[in-house]
Amino acid sequence: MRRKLGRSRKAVLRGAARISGAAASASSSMPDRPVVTRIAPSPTGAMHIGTARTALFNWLYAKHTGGKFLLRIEDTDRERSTDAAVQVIFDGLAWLGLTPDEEPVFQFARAERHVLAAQELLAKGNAYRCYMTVEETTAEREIARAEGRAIRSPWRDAEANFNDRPHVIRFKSPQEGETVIRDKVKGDVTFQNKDLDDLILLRTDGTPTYNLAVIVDDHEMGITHVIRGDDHLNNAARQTQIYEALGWDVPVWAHLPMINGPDGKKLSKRHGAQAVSEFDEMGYLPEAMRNYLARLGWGHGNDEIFTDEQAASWFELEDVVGAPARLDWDKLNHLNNHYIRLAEIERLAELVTRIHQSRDFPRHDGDQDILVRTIPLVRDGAKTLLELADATVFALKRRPLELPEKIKGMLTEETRARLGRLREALSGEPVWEVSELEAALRSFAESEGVGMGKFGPALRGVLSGGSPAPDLAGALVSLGKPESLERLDDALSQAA
RNA sequence: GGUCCCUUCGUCUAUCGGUUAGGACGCCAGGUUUUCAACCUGGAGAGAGGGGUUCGACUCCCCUAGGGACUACCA
Repeated sequence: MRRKLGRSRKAVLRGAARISGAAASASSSMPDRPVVTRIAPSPTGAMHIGTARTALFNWLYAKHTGGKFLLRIEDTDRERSTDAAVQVIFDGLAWLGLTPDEEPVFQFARAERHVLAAQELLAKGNAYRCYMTVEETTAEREIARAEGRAIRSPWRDAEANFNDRPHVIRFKSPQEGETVIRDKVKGDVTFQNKDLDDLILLRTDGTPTYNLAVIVDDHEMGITHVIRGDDHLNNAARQTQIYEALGWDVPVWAHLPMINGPDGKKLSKRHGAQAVSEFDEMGYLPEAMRNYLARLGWGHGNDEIFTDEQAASWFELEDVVGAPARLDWDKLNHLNNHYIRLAEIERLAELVTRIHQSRDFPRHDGDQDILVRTIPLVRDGAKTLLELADATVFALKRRPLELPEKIKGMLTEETRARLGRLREALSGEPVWEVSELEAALRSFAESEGVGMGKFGPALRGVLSGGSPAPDLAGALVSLGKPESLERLDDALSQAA
């Protein structure tokens, strides 16, 4: 049955939380105990940005409630799981600053536990051996689809046990009635039990499937709140039935909508980035990512920029938006620029140095000092660390600079003479700081009886060699007095 | 096909039945200016459509349309 949840959903959900009276707003069969959340990625490649946001929300909620945030690696797919991909997950979380509160759990290592649970279900009559071959299953699936119903196994009520014949173990799901999942984001979602098929718990080779493994692991890890992508919303119903068959408490559900590309389509490579490592490479700061991702699908009134502490103190699952969101590069850039302005200069200098190194930009002694002097003067315009790095290139260059034709063209006789007089004026400048130099440049222009436009562009070109540079006084400060005067001398001594 | 989810400015969102429907990013105009940004001021810009319920609906209910997920011996 289709049900539309308007924005009053929040009111409804909050009301429920109030009634239950639990501080952590638990309102399910979970007994009151400290909140434990988790992120459970499968190590099969890059770490998707959607996974990062799911991790963020889990982390925020754990912080909000004073609970724990755990990590479980879902590596039961032996074909696709790799150690490298596990490392990618560790690195991604570390970069984002979302540190799990305990050592990671590896799902594959727990296969025995999963099998035990399946056997328990079998013993209780809540599961059965199904001897359908893959071909038979495929055929049944086609028929079921054509008839618009869930697939059924003829072995469901056969109670057969031919131990020597290959078979899977399927869950014997209830056929009557309905299963409702009380979701913190989506509201109550009702499924008719007849629409739910008997999912496979143990494969023919005896290994557990995902749907069994998550339940057992979440239960044994003490997970109280399952906060994950809404691509699992349908699974939640069948998982709920298994929890109940096992006699375990059903966790609080919160199914998060997806993050799409700017065009509303599934995020893919052509949108610019998918993996968290790519955002790192493109020069985004982790704190900017956290703020941006938090704001994507969650809101707290009109607050746009906030600290992790604020986000954690405000974060309620009820405030998560139910609709999918689109990635907006402009807004991300804006936030990144904001956090670049807030960052420690030394940290930015290090990050910029790393970028220069990765681009094989020649390195020299004293670069660190130059960066520390330059970054404060150019950071305001930088949307990414890559742009910040670009903005420091002019200061890091070594003399004599090679001047582009365009700049050489500016050096007319008149301008050269004027720059010569400027050089003398500057050399007598006792205080080499922005405000003093601005005043000096202004009074020089006045003494020349011209506007800054008459020599500003040429001066900039001579100082920067054609690379982007900050305002003139800033450029002079970045370079320092000796270097500034020498670059001027270089240019003026070149043949006209 | 079946089940389920989603739908407020271009985008992210606020609005717990009564608001001139608010903010942010972006956009446009103006200002500042030695470049590019940044910055300042102002502006345009939204309840998918149709029915109900109600004194009153963006908000509750139903239908339609359009997006999406799931429908694996993947996770």
